Amino acid sequence: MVSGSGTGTSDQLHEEVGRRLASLDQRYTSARRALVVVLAEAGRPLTIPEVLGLIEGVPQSTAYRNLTVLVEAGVARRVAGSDDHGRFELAEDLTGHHHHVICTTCGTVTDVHVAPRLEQALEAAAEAATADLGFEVSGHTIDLLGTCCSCRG
Amino acid sequence: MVSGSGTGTSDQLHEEVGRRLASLDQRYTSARRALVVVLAEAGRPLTIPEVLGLIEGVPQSTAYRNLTVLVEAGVARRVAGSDDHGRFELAEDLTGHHHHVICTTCGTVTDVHVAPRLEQALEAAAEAATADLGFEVSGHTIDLLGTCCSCRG
DNA sequence: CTTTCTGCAAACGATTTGCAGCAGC
DNA sequence: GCTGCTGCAAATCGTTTGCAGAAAG
Repeated sequence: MVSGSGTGTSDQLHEEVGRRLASLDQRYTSARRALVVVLAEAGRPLTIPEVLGLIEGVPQSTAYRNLTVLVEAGVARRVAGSDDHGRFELAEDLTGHHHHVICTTCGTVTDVHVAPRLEQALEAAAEAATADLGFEVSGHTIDLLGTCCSCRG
Repeated sequence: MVSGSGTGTSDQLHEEVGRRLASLDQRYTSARRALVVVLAEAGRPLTIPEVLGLIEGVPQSTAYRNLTVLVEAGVARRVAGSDDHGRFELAEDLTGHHHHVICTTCGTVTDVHVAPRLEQALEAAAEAATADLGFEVSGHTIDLLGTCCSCRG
């Protein structure tokens, strides 16, 4: 998140987003603000159809274009779901490090947090496993696959 | 892998693939065999363009169609890369459990294996983290992100 | 022989883009 | 007021599909 471990206020979030856009000579327009609000409130990666369903008066093309801009500005991230639609979420330095739980039946993605010790163990193992490949690890992703409660009898 | 912890011979692989296809009333044709060979030899997830570049005389549509069939037969798996192309690899019960190292610059995906202890720790943590969501975990994916040796100075 | 597969070309659907007018700063 | 953004509609690109002939069992 923007600072410390708290959630940060909505104002802090928007200020930071505005700053990152400004550094790319981009403006923080109402459409972009709406996208950030929706992503922040969802708390999980959203598909474009989901985003469009949650915002009024923003056409697809603008949503696509601005999500791309937000990604370039380091404000958002594109994550690959199990289905055909791309998904978007706020960048981890705005929301905190987390992972995803993916339902293999309905494709829904939910955020989940894991113990810091495990994260550290994983990072150490990652370094060890890739050292001989000459690969420089900068981050990781963990997806848990399974069936969500709605998709079980 | 097919049995035990060894690599298994190529013959064993093809026999098993043929068996799985047969159980769906599907035939093990030369195009399908070529796809399995390419995926097995690559040892990492391949995009369709990559696959087509490695096989002679197989048109796109056949590749797409047969990769879909192989996925349905449990012989192959589709993995989401960081770029726009879908990637395919052999199923884990044929190749062994592994994870992916993804270069965020060129998008290349490489296989990597991590220590069993860590896998177990992760599985335990996954159960714990999702129990309260009513989510039934059936598997996991770990992607290590970074820069490959070719993409660094 | 019967059923499934192949190759082609046309169809599809998600995402991108050109352009004329509107809006941030 | 200059520069960048929006909305529309057309274009693009990966992927899927219908169909007639070839091939597997």
